[in-house]
Amino acid sequence: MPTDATASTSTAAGQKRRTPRQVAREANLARIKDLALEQLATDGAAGLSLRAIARELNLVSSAIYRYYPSRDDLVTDLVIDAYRDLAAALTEATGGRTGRDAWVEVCQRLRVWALAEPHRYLLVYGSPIPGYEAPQTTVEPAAAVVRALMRPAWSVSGQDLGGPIPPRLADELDAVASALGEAGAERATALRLVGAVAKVHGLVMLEVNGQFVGGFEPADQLFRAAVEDEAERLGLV
Amino acid sequence: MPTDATASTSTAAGQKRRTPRQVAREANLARIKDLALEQLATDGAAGLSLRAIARELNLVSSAIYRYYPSRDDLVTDLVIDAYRDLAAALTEATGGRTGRDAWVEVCQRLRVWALAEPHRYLLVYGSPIPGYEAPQTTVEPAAAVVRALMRPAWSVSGQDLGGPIPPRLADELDAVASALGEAGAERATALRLVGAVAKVHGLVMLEVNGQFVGGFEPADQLFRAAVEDEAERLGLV
DNA sequence: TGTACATCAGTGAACGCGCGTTCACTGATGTAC
DNA sequence: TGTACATCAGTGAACGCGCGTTCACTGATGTAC
Repeated sequence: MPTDATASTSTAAGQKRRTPRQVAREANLARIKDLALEQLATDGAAGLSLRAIARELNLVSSAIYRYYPSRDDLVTDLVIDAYRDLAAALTEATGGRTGRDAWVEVCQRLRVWALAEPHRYLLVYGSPIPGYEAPQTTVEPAAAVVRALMRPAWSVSGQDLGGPIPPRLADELDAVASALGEAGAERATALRLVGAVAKVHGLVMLEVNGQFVGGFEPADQLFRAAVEDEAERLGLV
Repeated sequence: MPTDATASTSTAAGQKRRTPRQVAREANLARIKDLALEQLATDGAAGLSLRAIARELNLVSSAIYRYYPSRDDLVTDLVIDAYRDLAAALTEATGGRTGRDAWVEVCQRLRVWALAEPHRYLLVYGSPIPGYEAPQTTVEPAAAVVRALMRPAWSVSGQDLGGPIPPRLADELDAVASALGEAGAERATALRLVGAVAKVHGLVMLEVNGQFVGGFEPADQLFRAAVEDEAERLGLV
């Protein structure tokens, strides 16, 4: 896929001309993903069906295989998209700033994103999909989310988050611990930081699962209070 | 079902004699549930299949309908069992005690139960099962868990948790808030209490989903620290 | 610009599998007299 | 204790539905000369 999505307005923009076929292909890929997301919302990840997508596209069921070699590849695409979108939202929320305010804002952005796209949030952070094993390709996008969420609190210790970070908070814990160790911080600090992230995800998960909230105001208050609390514990200013 | 499960040793215990048929029926019900729990662990709630259970019992598929009128009824039974077992474990952990220590212990008991039975925990607190709507029968068992978890912190305000409580923490929040209001406490206290419960469930959920923990020690430390922290915030002694 | 060849999106049929649920039935177990 | 009747666990066939994936194919679109 050497083409990109730029230059849609200018008619003779460059030599990267997309043929009608390529345009149609990209449009169909997008439609497939859209329909897959709809199914995700309706029937959950386990109910995602290639045949149903084909049906809704007025395609014969086998035609989907021109776009995805298997169901799991579709799922992987959706997973990566979700991580990327979320990471982008979080990064945008802080604009690289650090400290207490940035921390509060990035947490709230996470909550807003999750409430707006509950099925996508659950796809990556909810109960695992029975037959599906996430491939290596999802590791870096997942890590990007962790990095974006931790950055405001992280650089307080004067250390920047660089390099690849494993997606699971467990591995993350080790990475955080050792990096903080190099920076002269204590293991307790690492624990606290990971604890803060865990708490944020935990609160959001409960809310998204509908286990938690009737009206929005109490959850709003609760979330904000919890996040500010963590800010204090982390010593953010 | 007017019989019970007592008096298995004494031969002529009472007039409540169970016929061989009843004994066989109860045994089969238990086996069905066991196999269902196995499936839950393997394929998740969405993959729970009556036919597969029948197959493993060397029964013809339709025979299952002598025990459960539909798949959803089986699920409901599993849900209620899970709530009951969890509530019993939590109640046993405190023995009715209140205060800081009881709070810490009941939280840790919750975590231990969830880690020991992740699929059952996820069945009731994880992502909702696509086609399934929990019936009214599950309300009270779910409430019992909330009650057991909150009790150590609750009675500090000198108020006992009585009467039926709705299972969702949202409704719970209202119930808690109004009850605390009657007891002269502030809404902020209610928020804090519900926040504490949310945090506990959140941490456990992340850990159960495997999003969180590699080795057990850091999670152990983290969980304990978080729970003790909440105890302080709640003013428990 | 025109022609020959290559690409590749979409077709249609099929394989082999799964599922929940209904229905008329058989035959062993349980119960009332 | 023995007999007649009622209960009900389990049978086997069927209905109607779903799924992922493979395969040889057609025919429009794209490319090289």
